[in-house]
Amino acid sequence: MAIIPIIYNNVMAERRVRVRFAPSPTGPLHIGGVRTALYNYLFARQHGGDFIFRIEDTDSGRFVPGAEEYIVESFNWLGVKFDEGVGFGGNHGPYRQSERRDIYREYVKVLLDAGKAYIAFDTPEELDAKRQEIENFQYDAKTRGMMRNSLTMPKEEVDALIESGHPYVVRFLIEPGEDVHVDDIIRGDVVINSSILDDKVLYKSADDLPTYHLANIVDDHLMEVTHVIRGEEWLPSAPLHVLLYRAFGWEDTMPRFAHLSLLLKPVGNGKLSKRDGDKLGFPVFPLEWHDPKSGEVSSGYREKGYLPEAVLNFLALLGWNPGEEGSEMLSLDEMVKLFDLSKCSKNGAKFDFVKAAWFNHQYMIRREDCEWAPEFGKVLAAQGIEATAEQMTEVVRMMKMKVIEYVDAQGNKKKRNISFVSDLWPLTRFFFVAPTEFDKEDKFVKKNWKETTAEEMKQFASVLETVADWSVEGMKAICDPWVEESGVKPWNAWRVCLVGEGQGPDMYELAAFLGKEETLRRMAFAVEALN
RNA sequence: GGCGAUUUCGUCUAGGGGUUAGGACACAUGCCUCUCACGCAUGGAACACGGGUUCGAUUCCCGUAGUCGCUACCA
Repeated sequence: MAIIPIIYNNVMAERRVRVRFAPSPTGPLHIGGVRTALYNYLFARQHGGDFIFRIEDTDSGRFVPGAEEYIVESFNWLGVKFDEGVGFGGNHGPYRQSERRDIYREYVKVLLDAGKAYIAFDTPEELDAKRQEIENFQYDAKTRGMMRNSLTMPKEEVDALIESGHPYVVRFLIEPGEDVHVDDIIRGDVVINSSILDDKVLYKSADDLPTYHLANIVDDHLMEVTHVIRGEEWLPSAPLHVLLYRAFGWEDTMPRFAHLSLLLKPVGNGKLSKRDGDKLGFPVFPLEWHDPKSGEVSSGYREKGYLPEAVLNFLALLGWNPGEEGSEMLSLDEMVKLFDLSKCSKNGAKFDFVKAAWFNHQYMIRREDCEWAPEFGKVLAAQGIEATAEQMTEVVRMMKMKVIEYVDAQGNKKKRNISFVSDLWPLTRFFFVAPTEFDKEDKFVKKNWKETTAEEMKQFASVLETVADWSVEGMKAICDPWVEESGVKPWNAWRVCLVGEGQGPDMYELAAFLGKEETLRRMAFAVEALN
């Protein structure tokens, strides 16, 4: 276990590195969230620290059933492991915020007793009315005096209201006119004046739950979190968090902050959204998600045929770069070694799904052939085909780096590398199913099937008939001399016979896989069909 | 509107007061080859704009513009 020194306000303190990923279970995990979690994970591993999984379910109104399970399954698939938290144990629990009400109540009281927070009775409707009435209304030092709260009302009335169960909120009392500094690992010193901050709601009596801000600070403190690595959307409220640490007297152990830039949509402007994925045909979620309310299905990386290590590699490099030239192929272990928060880019990164496909392709062709059986087996099974592990290994060996034709968003026919597990079927179909028809207009067929070809194929077939040892070597021994002698180059036409189009592996290898009988049968059929 | 962040090839980025501004993806061409790919080689392609500071600025400072985020009893 490594312990690195951490500097807090110029005081050196030795603390074990502890970071957390704390999603809210309000839907499927966004791919940007996956990246945030990954960076936390890399940082924790690099420093031999702990990676905590916390559920921030303080908004009872937005809870979505199944979301928490979805998040856990996503990280399972990706191979990102937590050390403690919901479902992982640990002695800083409970890790689900809805189970920590007693704790938050206690700390709300601390702030109230210290006069650093106050009780407010203004209803959402009243607040809306104020916003209508006053331009740029903000609940702060300038306006709190005209609102219904414990600062403006007599104590007896406040107590009576609370006693009667009247709903209220607790607001943080912000002293105006102070420059609050946030020391950010990525962005340096960020200064915001406290006057522009509003008296944030910390706690709602209606559901007896804190808001994000309070729960976050209390939990991070109690769970001894040393570094808060989160999205840039939190930067504007970071000064509020600093002020909260100060109000509690926890400044000396306040975590260091690192605010990550956001993931942007691939084309045009704006943040990456679910709609972009639908429109451009790439997933924005790790796993397929079935919305329990609308029944809507959103595609996932796993179901699209991505490999988890490719998703991780691609995501890691969106906003971080080790700065070395050469290969960008990085294993999780290598990323752990090289990762550096201070080298994370400050500007948002457009999501480039073409490069994501490239990464996947690279991981596809680097995988050991024999490791494909589980995924490939599923693809084949979906087509009603059974194959042995040996057959699948053999097919993958021959095919895994081939191309596939596809139609892009503009309707253009294009070719691309085999990039996804789901590409395996269209590319390997002919291994298992013989061509039943031929497209005579196909460029490859047209070019390689001439007047004399049928006759040549018949001759070639009769040569193949004589092959006793039906292996690549056995065929070569008989056929190569014949090719030399006759001057006939049979390969492309032979490919038409066995595959039906201009793709596939080495012809001898394919023939060896199909067997003598099937090879000759396909040749006879093609000669018949193409005449 | 206010506040904050940000701006290097089409995209992800490296770099940094004097560089032929580097790499990866994508694109194009060539080589290899029984197809397609893989691989290899080559090529086109960028410092948002305007002022300073300086012998010299893409790099430092100040503006402007664009972009992103926040501005809830959401996280």
